[in-house]
Amino acid sequence: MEGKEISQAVIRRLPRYYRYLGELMESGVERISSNELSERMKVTASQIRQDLNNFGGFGQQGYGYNVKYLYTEIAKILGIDKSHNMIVIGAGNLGQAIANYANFEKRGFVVKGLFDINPRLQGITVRGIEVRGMEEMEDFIRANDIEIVALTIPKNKAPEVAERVVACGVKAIWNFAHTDLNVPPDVIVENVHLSESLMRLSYNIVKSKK
Amino acid sequence: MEGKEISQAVIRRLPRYYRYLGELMESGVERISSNELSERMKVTASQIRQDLNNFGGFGQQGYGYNVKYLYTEIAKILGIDKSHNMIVIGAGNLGQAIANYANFEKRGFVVKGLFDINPRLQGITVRGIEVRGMEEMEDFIRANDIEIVALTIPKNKAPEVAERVVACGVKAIWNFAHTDLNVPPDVIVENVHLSESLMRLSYNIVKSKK
DNA sequence: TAGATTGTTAATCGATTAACAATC
DNA sequence: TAGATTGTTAATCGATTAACAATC
Repeated sequence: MEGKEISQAVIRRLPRYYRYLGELMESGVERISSNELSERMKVTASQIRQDLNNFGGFGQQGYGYNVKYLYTEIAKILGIDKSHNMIVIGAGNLGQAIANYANFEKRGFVVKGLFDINPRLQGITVRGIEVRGMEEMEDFIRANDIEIVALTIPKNKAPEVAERVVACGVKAIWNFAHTDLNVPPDVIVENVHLSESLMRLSYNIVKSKK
Repeated sequence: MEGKEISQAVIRRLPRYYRYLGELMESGVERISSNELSERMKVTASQIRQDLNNFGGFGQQGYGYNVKYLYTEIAKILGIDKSHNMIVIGAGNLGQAIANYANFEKRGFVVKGLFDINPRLQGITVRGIEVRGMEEMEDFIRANDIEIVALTIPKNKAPEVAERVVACGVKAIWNFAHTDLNVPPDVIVENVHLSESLMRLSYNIVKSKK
């Protein structure tokens, strides 16, 4: 099933390394030391080296890391060297925003379909993707090799829809509903709870005033 | 300035406690033990008690916690017992989605204004909020006692706009741009990096296939 | 070769869990 | 009072940082 377990703390940092390396590439930097990267990213050089060495030795003593090589390797680790088919359920503003992110497609996330229960939204087109009714969902998932389902629907509908997509064999849910989903252990849920994020911000505001 | 420092790990969990307590209240539960809550939330009872005791003793031996009381107290800790004025910069789908969340207003986050550089969006109305041009931003922030600025704009514009709002005295930024913002130490930035979230999902998909 | 910087082991720090005395 | 469950201290676990030998 897997090798040695990598902590989620490390995983959480990987996309950020990836982003910085991408920016370095764009500005034409060819190599970088853990020390210089640590200054830019405001983390310790030790942490960078430890994190990367979870996946293998990407650097070279006396030289540092080759930016382009490391960028490519992290992409592989993150699985973004391959494309992932996705649908978005809930075609409200948030659903449309996600379907819209050209960015995602650049990184290999391809939004194949958009679904909504609201008949008034059905038929409209977002980035060339037609909004479909919920009754078409199961067939569409099977026919289009859908790997990821983004849920941008109200929390009360989310558990039921999650169950439906899981029953269809989907193993990854990107959950924007303000609720936790109960799924079998082999199904991955990545939560984006915007209201929780805002509350953390609020906490830090109040704290700073004290 | 502040009392003993509370770790961000604890802060990250507080909104989730709050959500569960809200649901318990809705289903008419009056009291709950750390043990029962731990089963529902799938965390240890020890962690719940430790977390809460960072802020004071909210429970009672032999009884547990009063749901409504604890809910209210956590609201106070999170600073959501008071209202916070907010503007959203970037009136694209994501910006509109955030302005739309009736939810936020219920929790005391009041979207007072919506701004965009695109003249075609200026004048349209989202939830009764007119989209304004960027040149009006500074005056609006000062006139409306704005505490939080949500940035739903492309990453290349974000640093410049962040600087402008900070220069206006704003101390809290809810950043959706795919970049880190450099702000003075007294300014709080809460990042929502959707693409990073999606990459973590992708990593976990790839890992589970191994 | 000498200098630089990694990969990796060891030390430290912090967070989580366990245990239990206090007490409602 | 007896039972339940907290608040809190102590033990464990894991993550971060420091140090340095290996090596390019």
